[in-house]
Amino acid sequence: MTDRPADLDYLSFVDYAIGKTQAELPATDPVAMRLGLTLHRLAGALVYDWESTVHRPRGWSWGGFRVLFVLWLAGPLESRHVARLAGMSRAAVSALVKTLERDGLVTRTQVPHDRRAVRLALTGAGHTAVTDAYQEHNTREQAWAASLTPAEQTVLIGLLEKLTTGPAAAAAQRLA
Amino acid sequence: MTDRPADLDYLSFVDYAIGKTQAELPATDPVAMRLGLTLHRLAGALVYDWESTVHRPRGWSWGGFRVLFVLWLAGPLESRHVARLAGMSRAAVSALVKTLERDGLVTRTQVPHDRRAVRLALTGAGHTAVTDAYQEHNTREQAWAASLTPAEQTVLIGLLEKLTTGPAAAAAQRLA
DNA sequence: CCTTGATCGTCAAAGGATTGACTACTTCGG
DNA sequence: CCGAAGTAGTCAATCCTTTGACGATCAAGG
Repeated sequence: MTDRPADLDYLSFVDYAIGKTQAELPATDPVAMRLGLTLHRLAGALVYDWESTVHRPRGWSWGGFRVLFVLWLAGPLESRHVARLAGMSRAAVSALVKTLERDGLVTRTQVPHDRRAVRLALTGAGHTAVTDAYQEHNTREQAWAASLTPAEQTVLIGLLEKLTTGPAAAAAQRLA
Repeated sequence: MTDRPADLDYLSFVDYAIGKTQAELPATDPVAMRLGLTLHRLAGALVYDWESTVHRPRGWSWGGFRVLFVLWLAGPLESRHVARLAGMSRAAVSALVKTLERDGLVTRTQVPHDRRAVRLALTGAGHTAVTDAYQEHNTREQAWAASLTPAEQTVLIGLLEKLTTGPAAAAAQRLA
């Protein structure tokens, strides 16, 4: 409590917040609180970095890149599968693909046995563009990961996956 | 590569994606890739859970809660400090506070020695509401954290903070 | 004093994303 | 074969958030 609130930056705010919450709400779990705050903060920083250094300069939104990324790796797919794998709504895919198709990166074709469905696929230009973009994206990922030793990276991934596959994750009916 | 892409769920997609990327772009670091994908996915699930179970039912957006949360813990603050600590733009704070003030949760008063600045503070009702909301919010955080042992939780927090304070984070000029 | 530059909060414009409705189509049961 | 229920993609409405511009205000140097 030595800092005046106005002087806090985000990191010292976490410590300050946990201390104050403990005093006011003793029933809270300070470790879970720190976990939630830190995880959320870090993920926000990551996406901001990716988007501002890699994707915005190419004229893509973060969502647009995710559609291209899914199509790049999981091949031609129906729209609903892209939505599921990219973690967004079907409506969002529909809107994003409108732009990506206009820019010549994605094609929309009919599916043989279901006239409702639309098959989305990368064009040659789309494949080239997303390959190039992901290379730079992964360079940024490597820059972040370099703060940890290889052993630490492995441990971190294991713990994150444990959370992702745990009961709380299963209970949360999610989109993304 | 045994799965057909259409049958993938998000988790198996990560494995599939890493394998395919290795084949196509050998220069990528698969560990950094897995770290980025898993971290992003988990954070999205967390926020979605918080927002859908705790905050939306109270009529608050995720951003609105973050403003209340900062004011709750860091006391009365000028608008720009709220923006910095909550990780959003000054314009976003301005817009969110308009609603929060209308709902009687936040007050806006003048600052003595700077007629440009506005001091934001919780009302009694705001204090009660955010205290109640955070209690439930922390219950959700505890549910997630319960997938890990206490020792694992400590290790995870340490690794996340190491990433957050590392050079890559410092280089990324961020908002949130 | 006053001018130059920076800062504060707000507004307008733009883009993104969600939900819910709607049409078209498929599937399944009787 | 037919009708009911479910599913695919799209559209409209709404909300949130960012960027950039603006008027008002403060601070510092000459």
